[in-house]
Amino acid sequence: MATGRTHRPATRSRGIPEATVARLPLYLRALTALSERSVPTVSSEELAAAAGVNSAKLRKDFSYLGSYGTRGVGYDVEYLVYQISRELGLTQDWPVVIVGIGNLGAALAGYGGFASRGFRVAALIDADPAMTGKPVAGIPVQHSDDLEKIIEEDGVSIGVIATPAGVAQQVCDRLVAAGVTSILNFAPTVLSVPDGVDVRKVDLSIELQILAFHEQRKAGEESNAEADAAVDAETATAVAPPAPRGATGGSRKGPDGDVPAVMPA
Amino acid sequence: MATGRTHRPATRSRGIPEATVARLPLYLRALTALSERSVPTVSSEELAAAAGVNSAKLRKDFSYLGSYGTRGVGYDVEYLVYQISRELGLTQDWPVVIVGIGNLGAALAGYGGFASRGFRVAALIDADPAMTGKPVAGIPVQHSDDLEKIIEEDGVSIGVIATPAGVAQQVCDRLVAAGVTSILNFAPTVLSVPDGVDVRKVDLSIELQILAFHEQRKAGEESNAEADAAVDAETATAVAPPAPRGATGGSRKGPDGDVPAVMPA
DNA sequence: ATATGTGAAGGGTTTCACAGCC
DNA sequence: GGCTGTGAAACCCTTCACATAT
Repeated sequence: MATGRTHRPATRSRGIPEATVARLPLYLRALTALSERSVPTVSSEELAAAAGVNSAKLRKDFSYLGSYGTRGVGYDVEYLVYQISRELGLTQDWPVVIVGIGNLGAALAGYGGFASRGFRVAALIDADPAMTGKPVAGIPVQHSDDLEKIIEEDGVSIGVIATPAGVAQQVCDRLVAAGVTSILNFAPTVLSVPDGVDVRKVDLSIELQILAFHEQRKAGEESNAEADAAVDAETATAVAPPAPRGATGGSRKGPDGDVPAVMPA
Repeated sequence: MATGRTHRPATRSRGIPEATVARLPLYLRALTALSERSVPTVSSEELAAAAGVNSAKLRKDFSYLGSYGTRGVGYDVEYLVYQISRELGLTQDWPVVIVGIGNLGAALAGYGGFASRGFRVAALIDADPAMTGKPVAGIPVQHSDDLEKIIEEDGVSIGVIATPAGVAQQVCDRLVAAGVTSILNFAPTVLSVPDGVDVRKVDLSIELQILAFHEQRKAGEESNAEADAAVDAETATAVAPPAPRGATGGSRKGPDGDVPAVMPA
């Protein structure tokens, strides 16, 4: 609710489908593991198993990058590692700033996966003056007053927001104004950014809620096949079902079963 | 690499498309904010803007749940909050265990979004005896020896893995054996689980790599339209391009441009 | 003999555009 | 007049199955 405009223009970049891009890091990780074990070549079948996808999908994914395999043999591990790294832009290393050094920010700062593959934590930034100068994961925290200066001096184009939701948008605005064009957002807010800025969102509670949805379905099916509102009749805590505005009574409400019997005042 | 079998059977549950399920939490969050501001009704247009999606998509999503809107008026906020909560299974509250109480685990334990909406942190579990008994976010850490007991006693069906990658699979196996059927995995590993167990994965470095991909494309386009390998010619650090196995020379390698000039020994 | 690379088929998701209802 | 609910079109992604190359 600040800069306006929408987010994530579904870039489609050059030819490579977004779904494929999202899997390249998976392949890269599996390949790196093979590389460390000095495995020279790998088939689509083996690599797919290691990455947790099916082999046809993997081959199609690789076909967007070019013909990097050898028929009858498979893929050369080192060569593929290099090609995928290059495609993902990991042959250069990206300076990243992390804003908001609470537990989550500290976890991110210390996360090995950052430093190891193409990313370098250029700065940790926090608004709390008590944090300033304190080293976290070996890097001294800087005060958010200096945010713009840090970003410009280090040429940072990727920012990670790990602040409370309340300040995420304004942090985002400052990052963008200072030149950041990619943002990884851990705050549970929808960020609005200008066109040309990418936002990816990691939301812990959303993931859990999706799990809860499936979990509920499992629970419903194992006892009796159709028992939708049964669960909240049993544990009659939490949310009470409010009536719809003009509840005139006639219209279909809900796919099966109507509004539960318990009603608010 | 323990239990075998694949993961995530793409459940499709009952009628509601997976893509819709994944957005319900977004809508719920936006609706909750409106509810707190005592906004009585909202149009698909407004709500879509708040959730960061387009309005046609939102209406189609809601149509899978039933006809909960009023034509010419919009949606009743309270009523929708209830319906979506129920659909997601958040009218009951789910006990969750978090395994691995490092910085990330601690961040998760203290994350407000857990407690507030349908989830309750039933236990924090860590393998380090030095952690046992220490309160994190007000909850005493328990030792992983008691993992099975904790899960069975509290009837926990959702587990969060925030351990190092090396032990994630064995933690997963123990969780599943003890009765957990949904897992949120923060460790950078592909978990294998039996059918019927859902795994969702949150991977920080993957998200960053996807951003890097798009970032690289932006950088390439702003100066000259076609300059793919230009970036790593400039910063000639990191990965050197290995030659493909049987480099016989004739075949097409890569969509445009060939292997960069710099070669290893 | 074996495993890649890819048209074609199939399924899912998004968007359009408008009928239907308030 | 305004906004929802939804068939139909368009698009994207996955899977199949086999021609193709080593």
